[in-house]
Amino acid sequence: MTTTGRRSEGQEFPFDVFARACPSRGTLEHVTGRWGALTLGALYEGSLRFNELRRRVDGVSEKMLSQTLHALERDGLVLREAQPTNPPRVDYELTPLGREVAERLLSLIHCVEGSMDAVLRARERYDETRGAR
Amino acid sequence: MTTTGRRSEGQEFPFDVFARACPSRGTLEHVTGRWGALTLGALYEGSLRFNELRRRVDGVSEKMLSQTLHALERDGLVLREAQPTNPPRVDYELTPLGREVAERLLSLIHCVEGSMDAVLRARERYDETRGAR
DNA sequence: CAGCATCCGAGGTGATACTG
DNA sequence: CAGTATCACCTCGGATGCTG
Repeated sequence: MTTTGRRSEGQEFPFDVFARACPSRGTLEHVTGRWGALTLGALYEGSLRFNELRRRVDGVSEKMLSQTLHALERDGLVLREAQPTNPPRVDYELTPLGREVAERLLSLIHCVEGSMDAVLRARERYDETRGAR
Repeated sequence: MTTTGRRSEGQEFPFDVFARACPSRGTLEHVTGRWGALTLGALYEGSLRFNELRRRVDGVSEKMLSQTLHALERDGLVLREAQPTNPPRVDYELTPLGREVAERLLSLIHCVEGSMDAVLRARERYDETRGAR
């Protein structure tokens, strides 16, 4: 009865990220990308200016932050508010949609952070047994 | 009172993904990477063999799937079970830790899939106003 | 079926310099 | 401050061919 057969039960979405051509893949990549995830996570706690964000997301370059913010803004996840003052002041904040996404993202991030002890141990075990090869 | 000041309230982790050198960044990238996310999502519904996985994660190449699985296995998120039959049969399944991560990942994926209508509309608006430039 | 080795091109990424 | 522009690198990732 399911036309796609992608999930065990009910709950069908018109978009399927498992399908190669689905536009949701692109958005998922913006959201989960190296800098996208951290940017959304940082903005969850409140709006930030460009350079504040840059400091918070340790290691990001101007270029990549700019690029990341553009993609997220275009997807409707981040709102850009420029005040025509001098010096210029631009605030970035999450849209309601962005908050929903960021919430789930942070849940994932915290889960990973909280699991790192186990992950590190798993790596040691893995490298021990197979690393010698 | 917070030593790091990274979160508004309580709940401190020894690992901070916002710090450039934190090992959790690497794992987060394995998990959220283009193929990592889809692989974990696919395995959430049950163990799969290599080529089943390959079909499920539409568009992934052998090389990338293999590479992705190795990274996830090393991080202790995926379990690889090879049966010494002929032809060989290898099953991949999530570890308990992998399930926790995948659960959150799927929540995020579903959130994105369910938001795509809004995202697509946001893009149109964005391109309309700024695209002409 | 389940992979690994190799090659090769596109594009992601960072450093630097410059603008309003 | 808040970016854009340019360049050079170098990794990601696909295609191909081969093994057990």
